[in-house]
Amino acid sequence: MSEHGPSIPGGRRVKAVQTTCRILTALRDLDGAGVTELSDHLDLAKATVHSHLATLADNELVVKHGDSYDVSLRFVDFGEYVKSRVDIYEITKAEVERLADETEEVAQFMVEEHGKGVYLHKKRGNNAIQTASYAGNRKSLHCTALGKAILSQLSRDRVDRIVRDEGIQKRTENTITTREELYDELDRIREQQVAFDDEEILSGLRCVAAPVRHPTGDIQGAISISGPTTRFTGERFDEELPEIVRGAANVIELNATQLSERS
Amino acid sequence: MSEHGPSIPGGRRVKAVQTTCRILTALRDLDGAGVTELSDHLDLAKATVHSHLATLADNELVVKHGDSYDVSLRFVDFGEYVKSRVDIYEITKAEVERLADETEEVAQFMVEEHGKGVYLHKKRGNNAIQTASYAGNRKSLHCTALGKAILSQLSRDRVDRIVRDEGIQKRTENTITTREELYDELDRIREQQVAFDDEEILSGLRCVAAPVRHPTGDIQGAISISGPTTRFTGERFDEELPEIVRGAANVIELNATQLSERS
DNA sequence: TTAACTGTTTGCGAGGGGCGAACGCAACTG
DNA sequence: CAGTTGCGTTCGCCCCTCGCAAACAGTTAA
Repeated sequence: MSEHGPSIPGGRRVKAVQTTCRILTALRDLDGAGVTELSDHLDLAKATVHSHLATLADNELVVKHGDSYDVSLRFVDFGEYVKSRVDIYEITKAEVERLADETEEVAQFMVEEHGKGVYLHKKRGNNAIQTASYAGNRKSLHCTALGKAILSQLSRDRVDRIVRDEGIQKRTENTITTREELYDELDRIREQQVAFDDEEILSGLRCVAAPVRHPTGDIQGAISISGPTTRFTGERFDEELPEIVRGAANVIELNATQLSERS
Repeated sequence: MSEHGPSIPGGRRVKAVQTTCRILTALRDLDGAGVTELSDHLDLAKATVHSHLATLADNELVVKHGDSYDVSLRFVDFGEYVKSRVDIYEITKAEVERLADETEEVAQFMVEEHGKGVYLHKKRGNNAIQTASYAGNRKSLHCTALGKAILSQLSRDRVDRIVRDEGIQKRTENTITTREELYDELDRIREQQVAFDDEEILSGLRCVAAPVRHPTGDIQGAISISGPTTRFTGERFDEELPEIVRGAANVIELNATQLSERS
């Protein structure tokens, strides 16, 4: 688990829980590990690691295969629950799939959490390229079209805090790396309701995204289409695709309005 | 090698971790909750709950929305990782999708963990019924075709321990509820390499499953097709579908063999 | 205003978390 | 085949810290 600024300002923490979280991430990083390996890796006593693993195994968050411990499939269970808790989950899923089928490119939906962008859906169309992203994957907000679309709908204070906590790391030659550039870009996105990613996270990859707002005006997430620079050019890149993602965003917003009126 | 016990017999546990796990499950059961609500629900001091939540939020396993706390999308991230760690993940996914498309019914793939069956894939064909299961969902092994297919490939000791730990709960009129019945059924499955579920978990639902073994002989999981009793009758239920699932299981086993030879 | 809710912070005592060391067991190894 | 080395697991113990109760700080309701 990352060690950025605390989401809850002051207060007390539970050290043992912190330790358990470290063990879980290590277990993931090492792709499964034994007690000694973990104890070395995390600089903890073997006995400590062992008692934590035993507790986690009791709670079925960890599985023991012989002498090796692994993160368990219970996380899949929790993951599916968390996804389903997002009220616009089904609608966004349907729209992402529709977009992928229609454009034959990669369509995705992202939400914000803890100052990062989290992919919720991904669907590859028939002609789509391979990308590394997957559901649950986290990316900095400043270097993707989806992330910038989300940032464009947040308050200036909120954006400032995120930039301060997460930084603006350079990914390619085109990545936005200064606050001024970012703020200008966000202003433009807010006006046009479309964000672009012109090889800002990966060379050869372009992307078009539109913010999805809640009936209240709050940002819900963003929907996008990604593809190779070779196919994302001219009028298609400047007008067609923006129109398509804006349309999809609109569909989701309308459905969300109906959802909130029903309750 | 694949001799994993549900829990580690003796040893020490970390109470604070136990508490955190209780909080996480409560957060899920309550679909998000505040400090006081959790403290009442779990019979813990408010301060205790608060410090745990703060720690979990630092580690991004929990999100704070106003005064309410929720399980975070980080679980999706972990869930996807865990799924991808299953080496036959892609092959089984492809086969499940193929089966669903071909039969137009519900196709699923299940693995065993902690003495329970865990769904890994689910695909609904064009004509498929709605079922409550989802990826990560856990079910008792004795009352599903998938579960029985898996049990049929485990040692008698292992089955005994699972039955002892998990019980044989009655779900419908047809559920197997005695050890003798279960053992006889498992013998039959082992011989025919096909398991049936004739309304044993849900009235009106039938299911056909085949075990998927590892090159070494160990059980990897099971693949199935489910549908309504109305469509699962006669020769289709007795011969066609068994042939289809056995074929799919075979495809996976062959691919797994190639995988293990490559490394 | 008061009251009744929240979530958050604090003081403090008892209990347990974490360390080091020992133990039991396999797998090598000379 | 004793000896070594690695592993996971257990044990004893001291000090830390978890968790409780109570006070505190806002917010909403009456």
